[in-house]
Amino acid sequence: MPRYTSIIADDHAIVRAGLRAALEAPGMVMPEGLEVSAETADGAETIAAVRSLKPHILFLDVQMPLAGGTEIALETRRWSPATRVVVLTGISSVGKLSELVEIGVDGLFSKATSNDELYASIPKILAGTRCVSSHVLALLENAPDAAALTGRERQILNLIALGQSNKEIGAVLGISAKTVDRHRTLMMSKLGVHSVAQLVAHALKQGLLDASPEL
Amino acid sequence: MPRYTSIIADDHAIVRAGLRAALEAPGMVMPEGLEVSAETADGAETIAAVRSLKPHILFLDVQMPLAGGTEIALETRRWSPATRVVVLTGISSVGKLSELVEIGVDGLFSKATSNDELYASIPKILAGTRCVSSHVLALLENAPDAAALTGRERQILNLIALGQSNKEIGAVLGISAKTVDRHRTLMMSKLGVHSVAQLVAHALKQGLLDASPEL
DNA sequence: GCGACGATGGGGCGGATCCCCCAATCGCGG
DNA sequence: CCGCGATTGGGGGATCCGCCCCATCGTCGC
Repeated sequence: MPRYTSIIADDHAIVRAGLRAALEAPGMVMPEGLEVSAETADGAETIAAVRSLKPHILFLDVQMPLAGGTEIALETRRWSPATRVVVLTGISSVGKLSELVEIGVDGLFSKATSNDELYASIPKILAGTRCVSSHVLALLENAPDAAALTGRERQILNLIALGQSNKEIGAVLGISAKTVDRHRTLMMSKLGVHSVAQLVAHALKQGLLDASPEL
Repeated sequence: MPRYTSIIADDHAIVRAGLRAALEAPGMVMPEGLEVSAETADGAETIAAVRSLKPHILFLDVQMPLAGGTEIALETRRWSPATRVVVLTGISSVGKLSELVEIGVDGLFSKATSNDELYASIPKILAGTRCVSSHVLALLENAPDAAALTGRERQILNLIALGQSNKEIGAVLGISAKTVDRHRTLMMSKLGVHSVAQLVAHALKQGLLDASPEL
């Protein structure tokens, strides 16, 4: 009967300690016990640890320096396909969350979820069932607008958030300023906003941008 | 020899567990031991607990539902002046951090700070010395522009980020749209940006806004 | 094939922005 | 007392935004 192995990846030492304390409580998670094989604090470190240890579970924070949660999840899929990826998040970024769901992470929990909910879910995840905390689920359902943006629109939204004008964006993308304006108008209509200010605020709060404000 | 008492206030269960595990390690923090008298998960709960328990230390997260970290710190000062307020933050919001420093919290740490640094600092804080983690200190020094905004400018910045036009803001504040425009121009010059989009992006990233994007 | 939709453009119009000029009042510190 | 900055307000002009109209291409799916 092999003990289950895991890696805890989070840039916050306190969070790592809390998760470790919850997981190592004997008998609480798995009868055989769940061993924390490593703790990592950034993206590169995490990917390296996953490649060498190939744990049963990777507990992963979305906001990590050096590599984002999305990238780590994809790398894990590549180098250790059997590893269950469980994402713990403290953010409300609908964009990133739905992105993670699309990638197909095995678990998605808010850091506010109780230990009981974790205890109940981990055995299911190890067995192959995908679990999403009710907390996160409610968030995803209350904002279906994020996925409504097309690729081009998202691209333009990033440039708008940088403060570029229609003309500048057109120059960068090699299209006319008028087309940029057209995309912008459609986007605002989709998102239900009526000005660039609202658009940028909405984009940043919902996490629709690629540029993650790291640290 | 009285045991020291404390309250842990954080909306994330995992963080509470991690901090509790670190604090209750016997002999690590204070020779007499540090008791965690209560855990609270929102602002109102925290203020109530502080008023009734009057602990030696309050460990406080900045981002809390129902009441912000700033408000809780002020209420604690009012109802239990002897309580040392130690703020743990995962954010880079220069605005809120400098606000907390002005209020005069007794400790200010990033959630990424090691347990060792905490262990070393807590006795000092109980003795009355203010401690700020090197992490946070570096952040405050690298962005002096936040404090450059006046009260009125900050107020207007909030409304701009909501997507209000100059005219609407003027109506809300009871001043002319032209004055709003003047403040906006000065602000943009101070922050080194050249459009509302950049202004909103900068404000949100630097955490200059009152409206905290809760959960 | 044929419609649906994304992406690409154009014309035009009202309003808002961005930035320059100007001035007045008030409070605070040297 | 006098300057300095915060706050208030106005005029004007170049530019850009916000939103209508219109059109042409592809690329999907049915």
